[in-house]
Amino acid sequence: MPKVTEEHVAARRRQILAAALRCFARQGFHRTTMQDIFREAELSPGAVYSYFASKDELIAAIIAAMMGFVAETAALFSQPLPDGRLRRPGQALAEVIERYQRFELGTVEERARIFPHLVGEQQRDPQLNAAVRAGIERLRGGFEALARAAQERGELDQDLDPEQFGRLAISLLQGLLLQLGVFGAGIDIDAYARAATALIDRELAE
Amino acid sequence: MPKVTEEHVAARRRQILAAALRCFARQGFHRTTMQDIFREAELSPGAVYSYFASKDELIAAIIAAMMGFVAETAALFSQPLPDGRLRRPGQALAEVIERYQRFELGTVEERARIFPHLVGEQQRDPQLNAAVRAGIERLRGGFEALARAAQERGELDQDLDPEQFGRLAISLLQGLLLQLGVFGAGIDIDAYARAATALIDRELAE
Amino acid sequence: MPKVTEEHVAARRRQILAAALRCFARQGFHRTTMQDIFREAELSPGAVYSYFASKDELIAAIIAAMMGFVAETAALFSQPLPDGRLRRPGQALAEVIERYQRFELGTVEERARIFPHLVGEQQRDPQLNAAVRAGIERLRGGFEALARAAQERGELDQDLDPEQFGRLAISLLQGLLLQLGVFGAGIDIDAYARAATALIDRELAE
Amino acid sequence: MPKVTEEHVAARRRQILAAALRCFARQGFHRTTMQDIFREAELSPGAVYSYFASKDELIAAIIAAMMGFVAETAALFSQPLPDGRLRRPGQALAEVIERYQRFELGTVEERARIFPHLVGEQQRDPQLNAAVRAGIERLRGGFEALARAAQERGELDQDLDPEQFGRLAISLLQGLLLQLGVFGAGIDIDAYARAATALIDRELAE
DNA sequence: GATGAATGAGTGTTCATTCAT
DNA sequence: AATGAATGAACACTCATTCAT
Repeated sequence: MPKVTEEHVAARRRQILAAALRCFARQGFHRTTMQDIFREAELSPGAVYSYFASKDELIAAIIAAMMGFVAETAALFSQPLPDGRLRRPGQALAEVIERYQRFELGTVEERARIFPHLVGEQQRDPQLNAAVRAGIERLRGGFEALARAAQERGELDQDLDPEQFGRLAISLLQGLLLQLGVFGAGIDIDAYARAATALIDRELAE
Repeated sequence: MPKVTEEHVAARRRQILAAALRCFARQGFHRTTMQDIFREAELSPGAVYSYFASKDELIAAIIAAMMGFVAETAALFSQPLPDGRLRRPGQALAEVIERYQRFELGTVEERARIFPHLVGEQQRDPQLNAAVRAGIERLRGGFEALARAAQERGELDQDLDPEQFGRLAISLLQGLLLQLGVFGAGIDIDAYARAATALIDRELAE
Repeated sequence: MPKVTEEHVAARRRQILAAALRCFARQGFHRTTMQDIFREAELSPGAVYSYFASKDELIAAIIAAMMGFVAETAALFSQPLPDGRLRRPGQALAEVIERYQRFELGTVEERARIFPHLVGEQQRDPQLNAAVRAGIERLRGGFEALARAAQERGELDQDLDPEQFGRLAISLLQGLLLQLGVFGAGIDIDAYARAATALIDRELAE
Repeated sequence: MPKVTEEHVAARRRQILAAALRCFARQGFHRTTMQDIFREAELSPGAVYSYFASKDELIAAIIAAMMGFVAETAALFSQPLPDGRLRRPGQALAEVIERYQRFELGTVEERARIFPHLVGEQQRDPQLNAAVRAGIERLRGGFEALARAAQERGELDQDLDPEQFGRLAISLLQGLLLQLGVFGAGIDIDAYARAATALIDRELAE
């Protein structure tokens, strides 16, 4: 019967995490009280605390899930497409956005709204900051590698500095999240993704 | 003597705002206590409260200053360069970054570190959200106009959607701030600015 | 089968009480959580609660056992020794210490460590306080009676006030328990008992 | 004007400590809530917390005061009386009891009622335990020294083991406190002190 | 105007106890 | 009879704000 209990535990943790995510997306980490989360999860304090030891652990669990997304995504970049080629950088960017929309935790908008709070937190938490740096660097490194490969194939302007190019790609992702947080459904994610891909991958007419 | 008093009041307000900015940049809005600000400003609670009615007002004043920067910057875009032409979009982006570095309030890094907190705040304050939307839209509209003009002059790929193009330009700015918050001095702002300009303004070889 | 069940119940109660005693000795009544007791007894909450209605009842049961020891001990004093005489007070004191060491519940040190907590509890519980007063008075009365008898036999200084003498004897017992709680095995109980007996029963040289 | 503030601070601390002492004497450390103390001190939570950082610090301050009493008292023993002699042990005991009654903090009964709680605490706090051990050992050592001196002067039975004798003297003090906690005003402290002195110092008839 | 001691509502968290299974 | 997940009242503590001096 451990199976039942294990599943039950996992389900409860998901339930609580989802509730916390909604609260955090609405109010931010600090303005969200544990009471808010108890109410949203329809559980008592004791119940929530038997699955997560503290508010910080709840926050950490959500952040970990997001960092996991970044890591998985970055890993994808080094894998060649079916035709044996590496993605063009803009194509990779579009895929990230695509994957982001399909991510399991909460809704697209909730995840976007949590994003600035996450950035704010990592600024004062050296451990978190290290994790975020690592995640971003990995992703940036991925874009850099794709840019170099594209330059070698003559598909990307040789004048672009691949390192900074990676940063710009990251910015296009970060900016999308921030603007989703500001404008909500006012942002057409697909149009944004197409425009970003076009900007980055546009052919040098010759 | 009203002049002196007015100046005195303005100076005190600046002193307090600068102290608050340093605190907020270090700890975020919520983790910063009013005590932190009293200490940083070397003033008593009563003194600070006679210039700002509440912590929220202090936050609002800082955000207002930042939005003021955005508004002024956006206004610049519609003014033609000495040669009568409008800026190319990438050039405009570089100028924004340039102006950002010269902005009077706090240091470059402090302003960057406050940025995610500002975004987080506006997500739960409709009034603030409206102001931020307006500011971003203005800036985005500026980039859009510059893009259209550049397209008309044949300096920008006709296939790029000017509206989304504006969003991308905003993202490049937002991403710079976020990455400054994550990596601090690890970011070479000028290199970033050059790369961004190059990406946006690059000539289509023909 | 009621016999078996009764025995089973009694055994379970003993098991739980012993576990509780160990916890209380380690942490005191208030710092011991019911969880601690469940763990120590290797029983579920429900199981423990079906034998004891509350934490307070558990505490009461332990205190009752200890007061039972006091009552039994006091009863002993009125019984003459084989030679028909009553004990000398110091001898009685040594016997109490002797009996204390053989008491069935927990270890010598555990009982000593619980002692101050017991005293603390009775101070705020009138019912418990009455029971403790009665127990101490009985023991003190026992010493008083022995002292009077010894005085009559010329074995104890006539100048000693028998009532206060009883209190002093009690103190020598209480002090032993407290010092066991402070110094643990650092106290040589037998040496203490001998010294106490010597102090109380010492012959007036004549 | 620092004088006023300093005095004010000291007065407030005394006020709060006295209130805490009354609460702790009534309910023990753990059953006393900070609310109880706020009410007893007629101060708000914030006010109390600006003088003592935590409940533990409040407890520590009270314990420190009591340990200070023990240390001062022990120091007294080594000082000879006006006639150049050292006290007889029973006389020293009476003086300790005398001093105890005059101690500045709270009332005689309050201090007695706190005593078992203090003992209980030190059992689980190694640091506190070390301090208590040291305090008791110092006092016991004092009694031991006085006993040896008395033995040398022929005023105390040579058969008494001075080390254990010291323990017994400590017990007579501890027992007095415990019995005060149990019987309150039912204990005649002076009668107890006289009896204890008589028991310890009684002349060996010759 | 300026001070800083004081307020008290609100926070995260614990734990004795219950009850559906 | 036994389990252990769940409850929720209560706790220690914080901090934006006020106001007597």
